[in-house]
Amino acid sequence: MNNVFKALNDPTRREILELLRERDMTAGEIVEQFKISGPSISHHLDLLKQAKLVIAEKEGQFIYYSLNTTVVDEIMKWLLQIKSKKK
Amino acid sequence: MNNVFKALNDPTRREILELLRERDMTAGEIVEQFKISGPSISHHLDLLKQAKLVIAEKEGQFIYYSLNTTVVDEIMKWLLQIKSKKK
DNA sequence: ATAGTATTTAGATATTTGTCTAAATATACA
DNA sequence: TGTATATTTAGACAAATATCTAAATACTAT
Repeated sequence: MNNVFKALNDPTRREILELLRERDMTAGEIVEQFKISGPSISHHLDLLKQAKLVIAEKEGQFIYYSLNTTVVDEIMKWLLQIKSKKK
Repeated sequence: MNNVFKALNDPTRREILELLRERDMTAGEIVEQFKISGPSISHHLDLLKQAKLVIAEKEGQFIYYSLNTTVVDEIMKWLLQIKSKKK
């Protein structure tokens, strides 16, 4: 869960997730949406992958990234728990 | 929202929120629950306060901290949006 | 006033993080 | 085979973060 919070704690990474909500994209397509370098985006994608918020699938010379929202449930559960204050 | 994600991105701060779910506590009571120093906890409380996840109220020489979960809704909304994948 | 308790602020330091350029790897195709 | 394209890995660096000790502030009570 630590990894998920870490992954979410960056505006670029959150924006990547918002992009992938629309459709799966290759690393290159994602890079095009930002002003920062390819390697930096690659690093962000790696952190998202570690958190299991995205899945990477190789297709020929491209790597397609897609959302994996199952981990989001875990976070939502934690947040709900916090919201259910005792007193 | 950035501040909220930042505040949530630390195990100690998340644990503080979990404690405050049980009951309001003074800074000193919170410090007792951890092995790290008072000033460090004070710093964590400050970040939680900046994110508006907690509210501080002075009562005499004590400062009582309590949960404020309204901000959590914002995060949940964002997460739900991510979960509602288009395709 | 003075002393004691509660908490924060200041300043220092080690670690983590986000970014970059250059180089490496992998695939496609002529 | 050789070259172009897609992406990652490596290494460097500046900025941000978590922690500490020491000092400052604020309140209580003798």
